[in-house]
Amino acid sequence: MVTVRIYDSRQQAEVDFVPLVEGEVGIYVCGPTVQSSPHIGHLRSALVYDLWRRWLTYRGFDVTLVRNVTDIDDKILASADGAEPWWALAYRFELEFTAGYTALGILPPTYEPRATASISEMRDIIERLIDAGHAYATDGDVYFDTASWPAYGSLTRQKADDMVAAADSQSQSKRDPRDFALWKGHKDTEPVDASWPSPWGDGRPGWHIECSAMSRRYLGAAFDIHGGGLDLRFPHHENELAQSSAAGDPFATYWVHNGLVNVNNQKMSKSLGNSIFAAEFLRKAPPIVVRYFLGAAHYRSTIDYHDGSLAEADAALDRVEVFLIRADRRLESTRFAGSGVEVVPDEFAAAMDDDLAVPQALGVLHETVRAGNAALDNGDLRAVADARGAVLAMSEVLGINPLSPQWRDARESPSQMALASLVETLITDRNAARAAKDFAAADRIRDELAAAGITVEDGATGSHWSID
RNA sequence: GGUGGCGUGGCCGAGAGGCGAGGCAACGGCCUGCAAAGCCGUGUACACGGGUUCAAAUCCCGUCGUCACCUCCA
Repeated sequence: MVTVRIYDSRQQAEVDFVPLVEGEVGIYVCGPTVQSSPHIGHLRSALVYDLWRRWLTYRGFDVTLVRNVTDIDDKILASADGAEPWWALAYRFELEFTAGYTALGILPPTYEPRATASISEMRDIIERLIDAGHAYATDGDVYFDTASWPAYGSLTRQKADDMVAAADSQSQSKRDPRDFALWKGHKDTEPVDASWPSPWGDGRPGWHIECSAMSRRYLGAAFDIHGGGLDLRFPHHENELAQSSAAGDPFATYWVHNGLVNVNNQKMSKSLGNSIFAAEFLRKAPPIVVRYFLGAAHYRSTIDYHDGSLAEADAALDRVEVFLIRADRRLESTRFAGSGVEVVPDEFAAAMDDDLAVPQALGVLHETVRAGNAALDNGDLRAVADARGAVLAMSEVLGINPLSPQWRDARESPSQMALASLVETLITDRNAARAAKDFAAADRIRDELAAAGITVEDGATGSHWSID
């Protein structure tokens, strides 16, 4: 059995991944609060766990991936107006997130629970915390008593005394500024349907308790990996860890935090107005290019987006695609057609096993493409077939196989068929001119096609064309 | 004030004591009617100053710069 290494944020070290149950992995990832449209940072986060999931699955683990939807929250209530209820607003944005994930080929999680569907599980944990003396109810709210939990701050290695006190003063009933809300009593200004009954009065859950409850419900009191964006480490994950531990749950074995996406070296934020939204980004480049760009850097590093990032990703990916097309064309109707074992090279696997070292894995992918191209030039068809199989296997695991049906555009639409017919007629004419050494005529046809955005290439297997 | 990152060639981006990962761009060559694609080749890169070592981008000390988190955040 291979050993997968994983960087655990809590230990601040890369360690051997040892699942709680042999052959199985439970991953809980904090999904978005559906209060506004998804930006590229949200896409990256989901993509990171999609890659973990694909790799662990490739390694033979039975992976259960849970990514929640926070569909009740202060901001959602604040954004909703009379015309659109809070729950309609939340669902509207949830659909946008789903559309973004789907476009990038991010596989649906095993479960995608909404917070509002697990209220009773949240109440259960709160009750256990109160019984254990780690939470207290006051004026309809319930708070976690951070002073009662000495380990508070251990995830991010912060000492209580060094923490800057919370600026918000709206919760005067808290015993300590560091205490956080587990349950928020209903306010008259809030819609009645954003309120659930509880032993402490009607109200709604605090943000942190939602994840403790949903992870427990879908993965159990103990599970393997807890993931989320780096910005969630504190307070969100610190609070989750404190409340679940204090309630007696072992909780996550490993904590994984993905890096953020910056734009021109700055964090995306509403106040700066520099957020790049998913829908806008997906209009700039094909989804597979976006996926390559967001997935190419190591998952823990910050990605900086700047002009040219997508063009670079596009060019790199194009190399892979061109090789696969050339290989298929060359192997067609030879005994190597469709052959070549689709297994990833050992070097690729070693990189992926090492805390998902995608950049190194991509190095192997590109090396294989180069070797495959060289084999094409030399006419070594067996080597071509092997490289083809390896490239397909690697790109499939990473979700960036350019020939995968999921990326297929409207290539077979009637207008595309008509275009193909016209272009092929012109190419036939051009080749006739070339055969007659009438290069002026041949070049004129090529120039006309180029002006229309069509590139013609003459190769050993004939002339081929593509749209830029 | 506390906590944690980062600083690598024109650009992106790995590596973590000893052959210059990989991609993009550039230049030369091969191939081509000419191209394109592809292949081959071309780089004296590791913020700065010390130190350890036979050997440091990598370890240690210091300095500078930069980013994030410290109760809205993927």
